[in-house]
Amino acid sequence: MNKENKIPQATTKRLPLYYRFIQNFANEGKKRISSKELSDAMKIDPATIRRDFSYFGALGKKGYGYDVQNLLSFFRETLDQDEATNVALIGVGNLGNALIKYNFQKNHNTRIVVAFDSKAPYEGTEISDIPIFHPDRLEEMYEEYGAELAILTVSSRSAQGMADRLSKMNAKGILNFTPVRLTVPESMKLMNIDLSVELQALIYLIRNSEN
Amino acid sequence: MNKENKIPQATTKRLPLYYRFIQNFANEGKKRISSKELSDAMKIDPATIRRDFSYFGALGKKGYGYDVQNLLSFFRETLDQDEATNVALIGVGNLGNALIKYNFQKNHNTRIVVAFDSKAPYEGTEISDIPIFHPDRLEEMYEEYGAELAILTVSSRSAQGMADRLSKMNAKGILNFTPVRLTVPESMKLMNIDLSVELQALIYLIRNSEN
DNA sequence: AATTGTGAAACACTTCACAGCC
DNA sequence: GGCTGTGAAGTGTTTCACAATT
Repeated sequence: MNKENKIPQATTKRLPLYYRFIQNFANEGKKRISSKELSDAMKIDPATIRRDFSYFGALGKKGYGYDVQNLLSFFRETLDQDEATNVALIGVGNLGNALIKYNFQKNHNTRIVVAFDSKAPYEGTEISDIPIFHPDRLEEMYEEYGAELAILTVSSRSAQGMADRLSKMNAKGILNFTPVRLTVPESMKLMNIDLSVELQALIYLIRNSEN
Repeated sequence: MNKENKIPQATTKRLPLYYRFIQNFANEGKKRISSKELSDAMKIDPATIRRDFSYFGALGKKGYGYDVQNLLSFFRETLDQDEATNVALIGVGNLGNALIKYNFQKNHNTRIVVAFDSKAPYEGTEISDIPIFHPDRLEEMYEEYGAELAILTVSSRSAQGMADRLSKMNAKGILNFTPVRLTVPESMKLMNIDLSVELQALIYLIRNSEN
């Protein structure tokens, strides 16, 4: 019903997950699906699923459920699965290397197209077919390869400096793997993944539960 | 004031971050710090910081702020930074490899002590001084190396099976990097990091913001 | 004078429960 | 009869605003 209402952050984070599970059901040849069935598979409360879907209008039919193909094409469109997104990777250390090799193969709509590392020669080199340039050429090559957003896997020292350069270039977003709390302009989207924080929080939970 | 009250999940996730920033201030030789100063550095509302700290009792002094050394030792104790935590890594593909090499160096209290991979020989091999065994020896070696929790970086196919074995062994927690939504017993703590989901959500935000 | 610790308000998110439609 | 879509209630989290304290 509300096409232009604000989608809650929590819902946004679940969208890719919905898409993945709907794909699975489609692959199994399922025609229709209820919020209860999705709930069992995803372990998300069925009311939450219905609420999430309802932000995008009436996707289902009362007394029936959801048409799998409908959902699939709706989410594909919504998550822009048709149009590939080009990603730049900044910092090819251990983690950066792993991400290049992983290269989000499962998602054919996102690709790391270019990488930067201070140890790379100016004229460039390659890992797994991905060109790697010296960071001096960031502005030039980011543009040239048509990157829309950057994955930041540099050292803490370089993180804010790189973020500043990215924001000057009007990069649209950063997926930040460094532990630094970056300052970026409003217009730039930022998502943080802090591996140590997650591990520490898990350890805290383990140590402070009764059992 | 409340020592045995329940700490909110949201607060728990911020604890490791607090510890890191307090360490920084201590290293700079700072003696006292206010919630406002921490707020500026961490970009967390000062009231949130005071509320978080208050769950652990009165750590500060009105009109003064917090004593840096006090905070530091309090958080070190609370996050068990004195006692090292031994971690097992299951699945040494691209990501697992990166995590072994990274090995959370910054946090000298957590160490990957043993790893498992189906391509490793039964008698074991090594990467960066970390022993790697065939998964057939998971139960045996998990125990032998005194692991308390596991990082799961296996394929989606193997994920739930490994989680089941870990739960049978009474592993205390799993840091799950696979996209699978694992089913584990109540007693086991689970933390999910799904790289594709984060990237997809970021792209969704970029594509659906007005600018 | 400065800054905490915390009731209370505000906001965000989840879940209940059921009217309405297929 | 089954299942959605959603008001309303419930739960969790953040922020305001200020009395209490050093």
